[in-house]
Formats: sequence, C-alpha cells, structure tokens
Amino acid sequence: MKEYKLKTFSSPFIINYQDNLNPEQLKVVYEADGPSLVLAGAGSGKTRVLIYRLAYLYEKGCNVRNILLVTFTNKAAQEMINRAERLLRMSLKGLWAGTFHHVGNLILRNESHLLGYSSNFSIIDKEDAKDLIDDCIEELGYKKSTKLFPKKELISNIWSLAINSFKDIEEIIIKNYPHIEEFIPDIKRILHRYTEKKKNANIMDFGDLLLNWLKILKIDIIGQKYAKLFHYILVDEYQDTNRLQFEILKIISSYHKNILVVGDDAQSIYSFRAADINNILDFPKVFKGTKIFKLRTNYRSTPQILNLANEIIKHNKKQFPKKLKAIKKDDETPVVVKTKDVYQQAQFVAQRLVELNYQGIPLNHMAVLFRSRFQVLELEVELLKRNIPYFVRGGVRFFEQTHIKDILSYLKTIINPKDELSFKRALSLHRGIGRRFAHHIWEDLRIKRKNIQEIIKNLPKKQKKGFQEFTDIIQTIKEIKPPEAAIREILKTYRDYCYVTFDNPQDRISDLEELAKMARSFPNIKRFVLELSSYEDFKGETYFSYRDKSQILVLTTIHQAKGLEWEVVFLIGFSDYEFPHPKSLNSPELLEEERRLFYVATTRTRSLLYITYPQNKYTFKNGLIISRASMFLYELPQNSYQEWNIYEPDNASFYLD
DNA sequence: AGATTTACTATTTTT
DNA sequence: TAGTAAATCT
Repeated sequence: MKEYKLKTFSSPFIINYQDNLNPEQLKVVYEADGPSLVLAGAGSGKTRVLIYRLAYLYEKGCNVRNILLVTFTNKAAQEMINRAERLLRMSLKGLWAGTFHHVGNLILRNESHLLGYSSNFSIIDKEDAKDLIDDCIEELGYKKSTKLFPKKELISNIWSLAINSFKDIEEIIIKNYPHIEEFIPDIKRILHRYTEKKKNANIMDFGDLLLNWLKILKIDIIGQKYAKLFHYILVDEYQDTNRLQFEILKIISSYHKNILVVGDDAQSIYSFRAADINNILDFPKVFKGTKIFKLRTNYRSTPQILNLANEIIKHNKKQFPKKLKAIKKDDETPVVVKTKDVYQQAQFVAQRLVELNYQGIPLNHMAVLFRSRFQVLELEVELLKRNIPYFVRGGVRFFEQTHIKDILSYLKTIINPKDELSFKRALSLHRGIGRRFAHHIWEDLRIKRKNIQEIIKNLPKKQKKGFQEFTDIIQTIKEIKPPEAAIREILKTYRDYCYVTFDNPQDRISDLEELAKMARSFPNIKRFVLELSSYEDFKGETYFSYRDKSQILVLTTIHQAKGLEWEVVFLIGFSDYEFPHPKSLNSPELLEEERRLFYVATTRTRSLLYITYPQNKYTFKNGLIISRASMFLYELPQNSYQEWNIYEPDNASFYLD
C-alpha cells in the first residue's frame, strides 16, 4: 500500500522568497543554521530577513514553540510577529518572543521555586529599586549626609551595571566611579542587604530577571531542558546586548546550536546600560564554526546620505569594516546649517518643516533628532507658536506614573503578601500614615506576626483610622474577582487622595479609569498583575492615538530613534560641547560610541538631512559660550555636505514680540 | 506626619 | 533654571 503523508502545516499561499529578498538576504534565510552572525548595515532590511527566516523555519515544519525570538523591545517583537503572520497567513501563537527580560520573566514563573522564590513574585522598576535601597541604607544606619556618600540612584546604577556586565561591584566602582572608592565595603553591605530584602519580599528587579534566569540555567537539568527546547534562536539588535545576556544565550543555544544573531556593530549605542560591543565583535571566536553573513545593500537612504554615513564611521577603529551600497537615486546633499542661537535654530527647523509639508511631505514622514532632551525645549515653544502638532517620544511611561503605581500597589499586596514595598506604599497613602508608621505596622504584622486587631488597638487615634481604612479596602478587594471592580473599589477612596495631592487630579483619575478598562480583559487580579509587564503598548504614546497620526511630527532622542526611519530628518544641537557629550571626551571608547550615535542619527534619513547647530549658547555654569560645530563635522570631507547660511531680514523686529 | 527650606547637580534608557 | 534629595521646621 502506498503511504501518503500530509504536511503538518498547510498554507494556501506560497511565500515568494526570491522576489522579496536579494541574494545576500536569501542566503541568510536558507543557510543560517548553526551559529550565524549577520552583520547588517543600517537600512539593509535585517528585520525583513528575520521575518522571512521565521516564516521559513515554520514552513520547514519547526514547531513555533521551539523558536525563540529576542528583540530590543517587546513592541518590536510584536511587530515582527504580525508581519510574519501576514506572510504566512497563519497564527504564530506559542512562539517565544520578546525582550530578554520578558522571556526571562516567563521562564522564571515556572522555575523560580528552585531559587526559593514563589511563582507570583512581583517585579519592581527602577524607582522602586531606589526606594528599597534607601531603606537598606537607613536600616544599616548610614548617615546619608556624610560628604560624598553615594546617593541611592548611584548605588542602584552600580548594581545594575555590575549584574549586566557580569563584573563585581568593586571593579565597576573603580572603573566608573573612582571618587567613591572609599565606600566600596559600605556599598557592598547595602547591596547585600538589598538582595536579601528582595528575596524575603518575593520580588525581583529587572536585573534579577536576567541574573536569576542565568542562575537556574546553570542548574544542569534546567539548562539542558531549555537548551533542548529552543531549536532555533534568533536575536535582533545583537550589538546592544550585554555580557549577562550573552551568558544566557551560550547556555540555551548549547544543544541545537542554531543561534542566529543580527546586528550592526556601528550602531552599538547603549554602553551606559552595559551593552558590550565585544559581544558582537567576539561572537565568531566564542561560537565555533560561526557563519558570517553580510548585508551591504542599503534600501533606505540616498547615496548622498549613505556617503556621509560611511565617512562618519570610517573614523572608528573598533569595528568590522564595511561599506554600504545605496540603490536609491541621487538626491540632495545633506545640509549643515549654522544658526545664531537655539531660537534661530528652532525658527529654521519650524520654517523648513512647514515648507516641506507644503510641498507634500506629511509631518509624520519627518522627525527631529537630538542628543539630549534639553536641546529640544526651544523648538517645542516654536512649534507651539506655529501650531505644528508634535509629539516627544519617551515621556514617562504609563505604568511608571505615581498614581498608576499607587493603585497597583494594592493589587500587588493581595497577590504577593510578602511584598513589603507595595504594602507600605499602599498603606502610606492613607491619612495619618507615613513612611515610618507604615514600616512599624509592616514589622508588627509580618515579622512579629501580630494580628490586625491587636495592632489597631495599640495605634494612636489618627493612625488607627488610616490603617482601618486600608485594611477595609484590602478585605473588600480580596473578595472581588474581576480586576476592574477591584480598581474601582480602590478608586472610591483614592479619588479624594488625588484631589488633595496632585495639581491635575482630573487627568490622573481619567488615567485610572483607563486602567480599569484595561483590566477588563483579565479574568482575575492575579493574571492582570502578572501580565502587566508585557503590556508594552500602554505607554505615553497611546495617548496620542486618537489624533490623526499622519499629522504629527516626532521629536526623539537619537537613542530612541533606533530602528526607525523618516523621509526628512533634522538633527539639532550638533555643536561642540553638546555632541559628543563632554563626558566622553577623555575616553576613546566613549568617543567612538558618540560617533556611532552620529552615524545612527544620519542613517535614519531616507532622503533629506538637515544638521543644525547654534553658535551662541547660554549655560548656567559659564554664561554665554560661542561654539563651533561638533568635532565630528571637521572629520568629514567638504564635499560630503553642503553649508547653508541664515539671513534674517533687516526689518525682522516686527516679527519679534 | 507633613510642610517647607536648603543643597545640589545637571546624557543617553530598556525591562 | 528646574527638579529632586535631604534636612529642618511645625
């Protein structure tokens, strides 16, 4: 009898790889088995390659549950999955995808008991981490006013740098913060206490998500389990990974060895967060038998833009040398504009924006990039004056706002009763109870194991009322299943708190209404709280979603412009003293990173690039300084850019107010 | 506990 | 200048 085998998948559409990818890209899609390093220049379609590779693996019959896709943001992962699904006309549900933190979180929920954590551990953000460290400092009896005693923020930074770079605390301090060397033993004690406290409270910070992930992978059976699980591992933006992430990758790729990393060493710009450019430079050395692929065709930019970019990056020593080829037609040479001061710079940008918009380029095809946030302030004023709708990327994140965190702290207390931080936070929102009392009550309740009635009995009148109010809320919402109802219950009292505390209570309350609606799609409080961390979409950005996106101009830091592109780009504040950042001047490594930053900025451009710098600049420290263009400009050949001068009409005074 | 004053220090930021 | 952390006052 003849056997007829049905395919395990069936897609009625055949993906046409050949017509949609160039030979360089095709090679990656078909041949990137085993350790593979794809060096993808800016605008060379690296994301597209990953998407097709994903589709290809799926078509080959690989179960999506055996594929891991790691990206820089969760949003990026979502977008890639959407595109791959459109390609396949299939759902890729079950695929492991997201940031390292996200995947670590998912895995730790199943395995954390191995480290003495329970699966409902809470995650704290940087602000919370700072507060917890502050508690430790006080607990250990340090006087914060001691001269030079490191601030809580610094200690928290040291912690995260140490973890992510896989170095010890001492080394980090000596290298990055030599001025507090004398406090090394103290910092070690504080961080030791910090670690203990987190464990007792069943909470992890962002660093722990990676560190603990690695810890459980180091347990032989667990390491084997995940190494066997992930048949294929795909990593995007590999140039911005750090040492800790690298160690994780080493273990989980050790069985099937199909690890494909994609990145551009010229775009590594996150060293301040322990990203290590050596990860990409050393990849072939560490992963034996690495195939190296190069994507050298640039689809994004005109030859003029690309020429400039090539000229910029040429001056970096530490890199894989490569030259990008443009396929676009010739267009305008990049423009460098010298302006009198920041106000004239703002005027220029605004006027040029309007002109280009009038010529038919929609506002959302243009962007203004800058090195540091303060550089954009004057432009914002100018845009407001001219009624040009704009949007500054990366404001405070939705879930990091005080009022959102306040409400969540009640829910977190219920899910994780050990969570000291959330308990104290929620409790101290009630009249009469501050930091100190919250701490006392916590100790009585959890450490001395007194019961609630007993505690209430011994409290002063004022505090008694506050604590009673708090316990009532907790009792009530414990009975409530749907998270939406629980939030509304908390809001009954929190609403008043908003009016007393904030100067924009209405805004805050409507945010919270929004949060309640968001909670609607979750069956219970636990699911809501635990899954929030992957809710990347709910950022400040969504606020603007009701507006017509095509009519909004984006203002963004260069860092946040990663992976994006626009028809027209304005790079402002390109003056000496500001770009490169003065602090990078005496370190060759940092200086190279600043140059890469310049490279990233220019390569966001599809066709028109305006680089502007103000000559006169007021600083708080030195008063007026006269500045040249950035030192990076003088490294470039004259013909790679054109210079514009600004003329102001003599009777300009009528224009001023 | 909560309000007010004083002192200090100015990148970039994801989860 | 502004925004925050720490100290001091009520």
